Amino acid sequence: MNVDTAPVACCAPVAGPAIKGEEAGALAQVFKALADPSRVRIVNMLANADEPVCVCEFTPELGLSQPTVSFHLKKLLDAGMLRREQRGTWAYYSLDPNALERLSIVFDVKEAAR
Amino acid sequence: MNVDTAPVACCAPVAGPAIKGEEAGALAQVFKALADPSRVRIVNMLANADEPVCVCEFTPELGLSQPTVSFHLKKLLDAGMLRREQRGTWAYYSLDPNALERLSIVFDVKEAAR
DNA sequence: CCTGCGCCTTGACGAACGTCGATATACGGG
DNA sequence: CCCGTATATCGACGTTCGTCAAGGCGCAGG
Repeated sequence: MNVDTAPVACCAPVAGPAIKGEEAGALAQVFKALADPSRVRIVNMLANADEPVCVCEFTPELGLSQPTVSFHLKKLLDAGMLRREQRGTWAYYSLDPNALERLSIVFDVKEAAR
Repeated sequence: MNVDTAPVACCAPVAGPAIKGEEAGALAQVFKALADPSRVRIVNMLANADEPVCVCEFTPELGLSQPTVSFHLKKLLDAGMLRREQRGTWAYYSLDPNALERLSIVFDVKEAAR
């Protein structure tokens, strides 16, 4: 665990202050919501649709059981990527328009722009 | 498993052709590479640095053992997010500039632009 | 040539994930 | 009021992931 052994020149400090302390965990959870083929397909289906999509549409398309689809939708909903809308008996899901913008802060240096 | 029971009006077919058959798996693997706080911090450190960073810089910053850091770097490297450069004894990593662009195709309707 | 250091790989273990079947809750129709 | 349907939740199983300790390869210095 003693890793600070750098007697010779190796690398200069990049930026230093390590601004992403605990924010990395919250951001990783958003990426974790997309780390599944079924959930990627859900997000892509919603990106191509200009109207909210109900659950009964995902089930045959993904080839999964209904509880599993609900599980994936909840994962994406808790991550803040989806919006849920109840129309009578059916539940309609749509994509959050700010989802992509929230993820791109990892690649750019805009962590102060939050 | 008989899920095609939709006698009443529920939802119209969204787009239909389901263009994301197996591409969703490859794309999910890229997101899976980012689904970890340590790897998010690695990518963010590389995004803020304008020069490649060597492994000995990540180890004290992340507070992880050196094998674990190598494990995370390999994950990001296999996903195509990082570039590796060997300078003598030390290994330097840098961020692939096309990484973000590759991920945004999920949210937009540009799957035909591949 | 031998020694020391940096990095990668392997093996192993606990934790979390994805999937399904069964069950619970809420809504609409007869 | 009762029943069928649509969705969400719970319990359980097998698989994958993150982490470290131990070992292997390659490069620089004496």
